[in-house]
Amino acid sequence: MRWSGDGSGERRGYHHGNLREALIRAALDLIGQKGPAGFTFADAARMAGVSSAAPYRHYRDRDALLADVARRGFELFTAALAQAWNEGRPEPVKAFENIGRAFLAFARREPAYYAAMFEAGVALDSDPDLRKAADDAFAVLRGASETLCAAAPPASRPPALMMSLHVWAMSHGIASLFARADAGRRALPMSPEDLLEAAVLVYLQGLGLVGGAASHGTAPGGRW
Amino acid sequence: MRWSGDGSGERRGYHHGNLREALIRAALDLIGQKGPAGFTFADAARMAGVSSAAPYRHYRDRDALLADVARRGFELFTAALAQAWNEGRPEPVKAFENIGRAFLAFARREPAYYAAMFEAGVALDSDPDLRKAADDAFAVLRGASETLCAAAPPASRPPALMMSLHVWAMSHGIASLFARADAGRRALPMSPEDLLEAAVLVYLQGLGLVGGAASHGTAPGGRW
DNA sequence: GGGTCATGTAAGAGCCTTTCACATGAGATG
DNA sequence: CATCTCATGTGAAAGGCTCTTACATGACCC
Repeated sequence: MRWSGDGSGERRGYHHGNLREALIRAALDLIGQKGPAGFTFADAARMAGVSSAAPYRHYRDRDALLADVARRGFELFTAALAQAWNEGRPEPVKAFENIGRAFLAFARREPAYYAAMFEAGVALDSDPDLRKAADDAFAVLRGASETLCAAAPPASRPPALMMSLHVWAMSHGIASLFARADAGRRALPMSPEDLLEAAVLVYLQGLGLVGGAASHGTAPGGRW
Repeated sequence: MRWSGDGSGERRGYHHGNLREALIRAALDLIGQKGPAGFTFADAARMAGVSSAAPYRHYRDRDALLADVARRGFELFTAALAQAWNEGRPEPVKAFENIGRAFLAFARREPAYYAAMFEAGVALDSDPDLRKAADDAFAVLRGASETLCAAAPPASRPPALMMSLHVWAMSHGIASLFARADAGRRALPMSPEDLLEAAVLVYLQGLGLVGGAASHGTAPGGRW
């Protein structure tokens, strides 16, 4: 297998050499520009410099390419969340908040991946690898929740799965409503990051996992 | 203006008589079946029994129809949330939870409206009426939050706007991740409704707006 | 050096969006 | 009642997209 080499979409002869990767890059470009609905297979082929039939040698159809983008997105997402969590260091609650920050940072930094993962209507079960990639990403948050819950006395220990579902949903809700390029959906009194951090702190306080006054000072305006 | 009459998509002569409404109904049908991406203008026209050019007499393009569906959806949504809140009766915290339940109920009962409102990529600013309808819906939740916050002693009174943004995001996160037909995205240990109710209770507890043990018993399994 | 097969192309069927010139008939007007 | 007008519908067509099929190319293996 010969590589296209310089990383651009250029080709050298009759065979592209690395069409699969070129299609992924093109898809990310196009989804980033026009959203997952605006992205077309034909456009991606044009951008890669091949005929509109060529992509079908690598993907069954348009949705299969989208699913592959989503899968790769979840893999990067998993890595980003895991790095933010950093096995709970330096301190579990702080590391937990870092996951939230990383969640939003990913949605903002990689809107095309995020859209393919959460907003393109790709069925997670369309591909076992995609399902696994999505589960792995969630598992990072779930593991972190388990660490935090384990620190609580057994009598008042909240269920870690529920906690991770809550934080996952809150993070996605804030990301999709307030942190996307199509934003301006609603004016915010604070950054999405601060909004999420405040939500997580209030929530952890509700569970009794952090102390009363939560005097972090990271969110502007004192307590909130 | 003669009505199509019986409420079905039937027409009587050369002129449809009520094409606008028929298109909306067709769009809801089609979005419900195939998602907002699968819905086509041509299909809606066929379903209404007119040529594929006819819809352009009523909507500038496909997106304009989608935006109108979203606007009507927000109006129904506002009514549903307001009814659930019922001006804080019989009891503010209980009524607040009812809003959450109504949010998810709407997403489940009207998946086509919900998709047009939140997942079709319709820009809220594409139409001032749409923007207003969306703002009105949020205002219900905001008003409820203000009522709850006002009950707290001023020293520890949380900002109502932040609170309403949190609950809005959490509700949408749970609805879009767990309560949709395209669901099965992740197996849940409880219903989306119970998941949201638990989240809201924990959150309110974190804000100090409900007492310690939240012994409601509405969510199965005791405290959680 | 030759064969094989993955990977590319060209052409085309069928669908969708959008536009344009033209047709129809419902309601206003005299 | 006769007529006029204009909102609303039709048919045809341009252009784009998805996906298929038959054929072309050349990378890699022997």
